[in-house]
Amino acid sequence: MAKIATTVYEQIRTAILTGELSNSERLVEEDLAVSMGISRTPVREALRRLAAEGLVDVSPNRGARVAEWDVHDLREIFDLRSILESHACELATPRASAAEIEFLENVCFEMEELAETELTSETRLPALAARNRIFHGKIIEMSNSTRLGLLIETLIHVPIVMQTYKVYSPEALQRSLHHHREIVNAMKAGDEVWASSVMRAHVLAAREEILGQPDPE
Amino acid sequence: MAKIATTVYEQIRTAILTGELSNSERLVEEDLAVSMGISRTPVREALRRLAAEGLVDVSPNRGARVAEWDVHDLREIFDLRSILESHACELATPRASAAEIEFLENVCFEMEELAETELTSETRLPALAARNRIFHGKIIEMSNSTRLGLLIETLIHVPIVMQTYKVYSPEALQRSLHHHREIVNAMKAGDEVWASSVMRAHVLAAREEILGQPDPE
DNA sequence: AGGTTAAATTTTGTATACAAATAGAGCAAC
DNA sequence: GTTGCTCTATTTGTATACAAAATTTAACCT
Repeated sequence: MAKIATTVYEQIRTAILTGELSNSERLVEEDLAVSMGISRTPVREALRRLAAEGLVDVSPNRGARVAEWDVHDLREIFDLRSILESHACELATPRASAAEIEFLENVCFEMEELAETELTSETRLPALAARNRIFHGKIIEMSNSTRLGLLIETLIHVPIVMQTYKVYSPEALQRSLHHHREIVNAMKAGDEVWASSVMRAHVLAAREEILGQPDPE
Repeated sequence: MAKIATTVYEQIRTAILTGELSNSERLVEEDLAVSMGISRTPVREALRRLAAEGLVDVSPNRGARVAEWDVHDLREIFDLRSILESHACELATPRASAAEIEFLENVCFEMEELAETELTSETRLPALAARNRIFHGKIIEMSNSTRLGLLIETLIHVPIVMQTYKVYSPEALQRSLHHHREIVNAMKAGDEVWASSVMRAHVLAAREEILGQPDPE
């Protein structure tokens, strides 16, 4: 496979996201530099950028480590996503064009088709996850708020690290797809309260499905 | 005045926030470096960090500029703040201790006292602004969500740049203080829906006061 | 043996040097 | 006058060298 040109930032990032660099592992600039055949300078820059995104923790004069998250962090993140994506629905609904609604309906249809294929398919889960990202990303884009998009983006990384894309139960998958349909229907009807409420419930349902019920502190 | 040790990041940051570096001005690494008597390396690092925070725009191989915002950006930012701070109220209310409520009540009282002092006082406005930051910051802290705090923090910079702390009309100031009281009362009563609703209205009212009504696109 | 101090090593922070890319000036052709 | 080109100057991107800080190791004393 021809080596595609990627930035050092992307390389370290995917190394973290794939778990190649394990949790709270120390990231020594020199080591990373020699392993990638470059100098410390761009490595250092990439680490600081990853720190700004929250994927890496750096302490002055003491270097960088892969950031660490627990279930509590993930609950927090899904909570914020539910708030922000719900708001995206609210903003997107009055702006939605017929073409955009149709696009979302198509994504819904594709996901429903995929859900009906046999469970053993290796490619089914990533295909569903990809459509899911497209669905949510499209609504954020339709909200026409660049900053809202940026905020949500920074929240997305961490769940990916945690291998969140585990198998939904068939019932949960059906429920999730139904939420999608309902969101589109609400937007089509111009009912932003409906759309945003379902989106809120949708993200929180995903949280419960993935993380289970909260511990009573 | 003894020169306090500040990081290069802080120096550039305050230079932007005070308007010393004007809007969309080009930030040449070498120039900044010599003007601060240091080398390009830490300047570069500070610029990238500021870029991650949204105070600076960088394009590859083309350098950095002070970021630029228009009224639309500011509307977006206040909109997101209203959503996130309202959510902070929701989270904070069931967790609020008696001591924390009392602290907020004290801040309210101080602001009310300040509002009654004569209008000509030069120190009144910054004192009010400081108390306001404490009030909002305390509630965010009480929400016990570090990520929520971080998201809000990144949204705060820009309004500061725009010299947002202009004079409120006396009526708007009274209304604002009344909102604060009502938020604390709602939290005291354990009514998170009330508290978060008033917070939402409070931030959006500040937006209208500062930016005026939206242009009909 | 336990704990404290002092070298030695490792690692980060900063400076400088050079390579690559971009922007701009000047000139030529139309 | 305008468009397009080339060459130059400026500026960014990366490598390397050195200084400062932190961590580890070793020695030492009680």
